[in-house]
Amino acid sequence: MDNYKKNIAEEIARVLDKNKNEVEKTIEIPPSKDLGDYAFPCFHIAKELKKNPNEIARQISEKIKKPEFVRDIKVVGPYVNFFLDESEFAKAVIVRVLTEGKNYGKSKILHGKTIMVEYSAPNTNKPLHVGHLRNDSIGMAISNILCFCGAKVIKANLYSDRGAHICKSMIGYLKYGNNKTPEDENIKGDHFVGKFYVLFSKDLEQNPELEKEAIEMLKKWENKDKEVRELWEKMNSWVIKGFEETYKKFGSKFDVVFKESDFYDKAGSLIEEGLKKKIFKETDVGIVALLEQYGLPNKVLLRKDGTSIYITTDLSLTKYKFDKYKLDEAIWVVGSEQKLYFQQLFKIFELLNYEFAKKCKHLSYEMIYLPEGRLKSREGKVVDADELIESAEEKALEEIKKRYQNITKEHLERKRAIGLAAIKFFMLKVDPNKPIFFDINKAIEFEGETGPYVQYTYARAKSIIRKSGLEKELKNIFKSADFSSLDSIEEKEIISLINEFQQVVEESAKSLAPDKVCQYLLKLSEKFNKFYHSCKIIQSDKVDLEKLLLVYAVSQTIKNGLELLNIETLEEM
RNA sequence: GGGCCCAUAGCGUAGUCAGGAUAGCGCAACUGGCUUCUAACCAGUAGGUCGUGGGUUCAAAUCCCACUGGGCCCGCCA
Repeated sequence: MDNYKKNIAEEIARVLDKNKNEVEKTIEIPPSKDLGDYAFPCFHIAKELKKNPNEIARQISEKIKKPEFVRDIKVVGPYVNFFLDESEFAKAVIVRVLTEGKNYGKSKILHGKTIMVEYSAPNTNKPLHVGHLRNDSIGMAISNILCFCGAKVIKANLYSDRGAHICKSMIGYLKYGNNKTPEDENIKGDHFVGKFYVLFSKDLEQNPELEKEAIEMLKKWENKDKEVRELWEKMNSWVIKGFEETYKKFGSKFDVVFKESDFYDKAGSLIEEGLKKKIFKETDVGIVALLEQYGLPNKVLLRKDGTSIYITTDLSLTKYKFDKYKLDEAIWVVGSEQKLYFQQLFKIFELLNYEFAKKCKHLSYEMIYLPEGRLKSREGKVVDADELIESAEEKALEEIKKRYQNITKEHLERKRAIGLAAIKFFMLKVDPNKPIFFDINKAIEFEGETGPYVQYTYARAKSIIRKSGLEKELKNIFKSADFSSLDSIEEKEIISLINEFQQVVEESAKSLAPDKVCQYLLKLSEKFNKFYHSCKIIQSDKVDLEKLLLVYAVSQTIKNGLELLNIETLEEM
């Protein structure tokens, strides 16, 4: 897209008799628009020629032939700054948004690739908590972003629905449940089951022997004991129903849902293969992958008694994923505390000589901490997902009530969209490598660098377009527009930013970093709001058509960006 | 003992991979702006040894080394 830069580089390269690609790499975008649209720093050349960089900049500016689209070239100290012909540039950018609409910003860098993104991955013994919301926000956003870049994305979930932890909630239920159902107590199934997990854990503190009881039950489960299986089916279905409700509310979507119970016992051939190749070894603790010579700790794959652990499932499931879906890449969105685990998993596949080992990626993100420390489901020390969503919506409703007297059905729909936007944007705007110290007031803030702020910016833009009465005629207006009137610094900056959108999306896809899209949207919103205040688009009954087109381009870009983050836009707020 | 991640104003955060022009921004504080296209906004004031110490460079928040502080992980939890 950025042909301007290329052409400028070519011209500089000609003057200096240099390689144009090298020149292109050194061209920068100045910190401020009034310095120009592109800048060529002369430090490198100065060093080579052992001359003063300011002098070189001056010489370049004298010798250079001004490309057609460049309005002006100015020397500022050691920089040669280029000013684009803004009217041509504005026209090119706006026409692109106008014709591409909801596809504006789409890229083809991942065209033809099939990528699976596994995220959320809850345990079916307790409700979802705030950590899952960070996970889901990242998982959904990165899926959308990869898809926008041309990939075929398969969103996958994995229910960890068997194992010692599941048995613990079952034992808790047997002891304290009195055969009741979630309906009896009128609470969501996941919350209902979670209570028994906490009760069991409390008992466990008093009596560590209970750990063995859980393993005993796990053995029965693996031996398909009828009673244990029936209870398990029943409790799992309660929990999963609860999950599905929360996912629906939050907007987490999955194309395929895997269950650990379908895969835990299917790693047999892989394990035999490893034993044969002497990569695995039977020891007194179970079957162990020997990884020490590769700088990783050894990893137990199967307990001595033959029962499975978490990695047993991932061994068979990963192979299954690549076989069945012919993936070009598999991404796991999982907390950073499991980094080593994934290194081990991927290493095992590499040692087993599976070509797909190279195509596995762990998208790691840091944890969410409470002021008093880590989230601990066992102790009930969590921020519950449903409760957080509820609080966010409540706060949104309060804000709406401040602005409207009569609350309509539409307002109730709006509070949902605003509340969710706050949570999702909060989860996505920071670098995934940074831990979040949870403070509910920060998580559901609507002012400043927040989701609702971006939504509000969009609503403002749409309001102008609505009131102009020209929404349907934008494409005709365009033909007679004179873009040289968009000549303020604010306007030029906005146009530049809109032009950068696709590049931001691509970078975000390449580095699996949705926070880049958030930062971009904040910047665009900030510039737009400044512009909004500094000038009027509709004055009495006269509409500034060029500005209106710019407003449209902003609104469409924000909409496309928010959609990537799985955040709804509102026409009115 | 080993490995990974983080450190930027009272708090939070961008910029670090690809070193350059006054280190952007938000919250909180203070001042000002709604009979106007929506004030969930905007303008302004104040607040910074970019964890510490070295090194590389014409130039370091950014690259390299050492250290300090915090978090996470290190064979039968997930």
